[in-house]
Amino acid sequence: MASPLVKSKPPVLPEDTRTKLLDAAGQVFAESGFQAATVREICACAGVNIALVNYHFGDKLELYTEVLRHSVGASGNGIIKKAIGSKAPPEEAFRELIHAMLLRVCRADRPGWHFRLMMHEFAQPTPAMASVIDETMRPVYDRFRELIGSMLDLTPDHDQVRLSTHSVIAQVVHYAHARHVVSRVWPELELNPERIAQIATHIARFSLAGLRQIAPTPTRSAPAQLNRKK
Amino acid sequence: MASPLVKSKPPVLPEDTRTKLLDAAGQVFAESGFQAATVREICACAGVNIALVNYHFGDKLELYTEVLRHSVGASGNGIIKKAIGSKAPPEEAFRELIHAMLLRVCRADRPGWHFRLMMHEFAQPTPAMASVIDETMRPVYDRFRELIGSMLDLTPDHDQVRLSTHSVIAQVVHYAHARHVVSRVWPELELNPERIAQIATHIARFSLAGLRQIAPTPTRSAPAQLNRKK
Amino acid sequence: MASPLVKSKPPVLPEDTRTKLLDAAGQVFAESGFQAATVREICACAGVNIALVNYHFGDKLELYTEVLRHSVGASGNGIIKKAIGSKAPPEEAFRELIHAMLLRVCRADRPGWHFRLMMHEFAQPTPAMASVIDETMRPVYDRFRELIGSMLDLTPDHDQVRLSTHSVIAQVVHYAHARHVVSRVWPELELNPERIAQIATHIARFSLAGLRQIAPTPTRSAPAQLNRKK
Amino acid sequence: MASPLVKSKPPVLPEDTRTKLLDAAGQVFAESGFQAATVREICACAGVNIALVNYHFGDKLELYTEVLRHSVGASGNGIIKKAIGSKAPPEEAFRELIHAMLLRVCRADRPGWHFRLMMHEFAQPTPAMASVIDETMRPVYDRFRELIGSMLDLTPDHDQVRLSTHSVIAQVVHYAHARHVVSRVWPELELNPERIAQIATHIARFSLAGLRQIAPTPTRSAPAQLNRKK
DNA sequence: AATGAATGAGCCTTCATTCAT
DNA sequence: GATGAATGAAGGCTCATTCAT
Repeated sequence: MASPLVKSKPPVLPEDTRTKLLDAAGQVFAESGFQAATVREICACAGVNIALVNYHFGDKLELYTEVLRHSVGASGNGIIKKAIGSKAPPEEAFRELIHAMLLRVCRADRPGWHFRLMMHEFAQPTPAMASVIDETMRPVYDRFRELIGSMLDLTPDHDQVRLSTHSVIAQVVHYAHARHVVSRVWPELELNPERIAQIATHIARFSLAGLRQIAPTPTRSAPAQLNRKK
Repeated sequence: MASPLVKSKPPVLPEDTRTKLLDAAGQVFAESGFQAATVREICACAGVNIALVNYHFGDKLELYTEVLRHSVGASGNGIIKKAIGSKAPPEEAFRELIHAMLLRVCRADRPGWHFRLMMHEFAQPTPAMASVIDETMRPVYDRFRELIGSMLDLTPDHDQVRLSTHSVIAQVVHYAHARHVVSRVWPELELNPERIAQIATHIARFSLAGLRQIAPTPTRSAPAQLNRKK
Repeated sequence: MASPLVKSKPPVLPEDTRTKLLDAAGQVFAESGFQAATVREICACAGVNIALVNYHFGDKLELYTEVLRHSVGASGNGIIKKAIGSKAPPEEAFRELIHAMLLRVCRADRPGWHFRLMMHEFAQPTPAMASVIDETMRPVYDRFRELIGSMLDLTPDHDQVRLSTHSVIAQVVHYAHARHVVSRVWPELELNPERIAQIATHIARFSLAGLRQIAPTPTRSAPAQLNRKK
Repeated sequence: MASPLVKSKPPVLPEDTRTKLLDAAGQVFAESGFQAATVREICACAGVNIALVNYHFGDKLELYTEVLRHSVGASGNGIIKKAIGSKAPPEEAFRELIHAMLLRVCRADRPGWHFRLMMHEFAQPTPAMASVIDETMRPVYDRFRELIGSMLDLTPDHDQVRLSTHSVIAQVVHYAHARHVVSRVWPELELNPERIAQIATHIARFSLAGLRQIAPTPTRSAPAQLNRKK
């Protein structure tokens, strides 16, 4: 190894411009959306020259796309991937996935950006929307359909499965999407980890009951008669 | 002919400039949100001179506020007011309200503007958000809490009531808010009146089952007496 | 006639912004070409706000196109149109046309812009070039071919006619195109009207001799034998 | 092997950076002119880092000047130098020089750069114009004056000599300068070597006839003794 | 009540150039 | 010599707004 005395730069603080830009852009885009955000604000926020977004990313849209791509793979996503891959029994996996998504959706820090960005995509899609959905939303959507399908003993393409999937995802996403409304009609609500866990539990319980209602017979034990899978 | 001296105003000019502007603005704001909409586009769409938004409304934000205020009272809202005031038994009123909201949320025509505008407020609140929520969202929210509270035999302020209310509203609003995602992951879905009725039925059924699950007394075995309060 | 006392605004000085912009743009574009000219400079030169080129013309290229279109019809062009339509015998019409073109090409004032603009088009064509050529250059070109064809007793499409036409036009255009070179290698040359007349006479005489050389026999008197028209 | 101590430079590195830059710059400048060309494009085209133009040449203008200086002496110029120095009789030398210039002016390849660059200088002079003219144009100009003076039996400073010189040079340069116009009004024209030779012949014949006409003695009847001076 | 013209600030982008290594 | 990153100025354009009529 090289001499540890000489030229020992701080090893964990490279914090290069590209990263600073991605960070600032993530924050600003998550706050204001693609259109309303200005590269000036982003650069000011990152403390770098305005011409650097052109140098590092080409233009505003590519910076945005990169922010999206980057935030998909952010560390916080591990929890979702893990929940998607869970081998637990359906109901348990179902609870896990809801909790993971809700955590992801409610955190305002780095890993929470992605869903906040998506909220803006919902209201005003950009050219990047399609890939965002495909890379971020669809895996969750498909896993939910799988789980719900198995619980209802229906194929993932069945109308009831899709509607139920929407019902579940809607409840989770709501806390990110409608957070301004929620915090106005229920100002006391504070989204700390305990609360989030509690809400996740509520959603899971509420939805599992809804699913059982939709399943013609009390599921699992007697998957017998009508409307069954294939 | 009317008296030529009194400068009798045209009694009911069916489309004066102010109205044309409000109409056009409603459409454009509902499409693009406050920020992304331009007064030029609105005026072009209304076929009036660009200086008139300033003359009639002061500035863009006041035009927007006026659009919101105006659209709250729009005729199409009758269906929601009626559903809110329904005297039917709770479960039936609950179904009615869900259907009314969903209809309102999914139609892109004139009376649907208001909710579309709110979708944009969610992603990017304007100074007008507070009053929008208070005038539009809270009545629905409070009525749902009332209904759910009565079904769960809990006060409207109880955590479980609030969480359940969010669960219900989230499912409805989802079809407006996430419509781009929905139409990507489920392209075949077409929101015609029949479909909307079917979705409303699903949400009501799904949610009522969830509510029964949440009710303090284990209702699984006896889903009968659901109306205990305190 | 209206009262000469009241409201007598200066009749010949409307000088509206559009015109001021066209004037300034003509000057700046003629000086620097399309690319190198900046709309900021044009607006500063016209003494108007920079946003007005967008308001009146849409964008820089349309302003440029308008300048070209405008300068084609400028008053100074009458002399060329007159020369093109001259009914004099070919040699005389030939002299007239050369003189008219040379005058047009050498004046730096308003009507001279057009050819100066074309010089820039030559070095660096813009999307407007095609129409510029068709509207400005081709009529002159075709008339020269006609005249030369009749003097050589050949069709206007004959190679010799085309080459000779180029030879003539080249000599005229040269004084505009290569003016910087000319004024460096011959600083004493001053392009006042007398000089221009003298140069025109030279070009005509020089070229008519060239044409006679190309015509197999001394033209006009004995248009007899070989290589004749049709 | 060479001595490992002396840091022997590579004797003739066929393509060092400086040369690569000069080459690329020549091409790009010839295409777009000084202003419109960007150093980025030049460096990309040369495959070198963008900072190297500053390192090697100081700035864009000095690179340009160097390109001009360099291209004057380019190998392809031999043909012109040879034509200038020709010891043939005036008419023959005249023909040679016209052909040499036309060749140089019409070819788009490496040795043709210099004249293409000059075309841009004509439309938009840079600070380098003066020296460009002096080094490139004036030798040709002076030689033409010499030849024409000797044919007209007048001093090179005589007005008629200068005007005639312009007439000749104009015809040659025209095919480079107005090439876009030419190719629009005469699309079939293709400037291959045979065509170029044919055009050169035309110009020479056309111009020699013009010169005879200009000569003080009425030469129409006796085109014989053309060599009177003073 | 309405208009066409005008304004100034701000947008994203790109340029030639220079810095630190 | 050579590099990648950084810089500040300027480019064309668009915005909400206001002026004079």
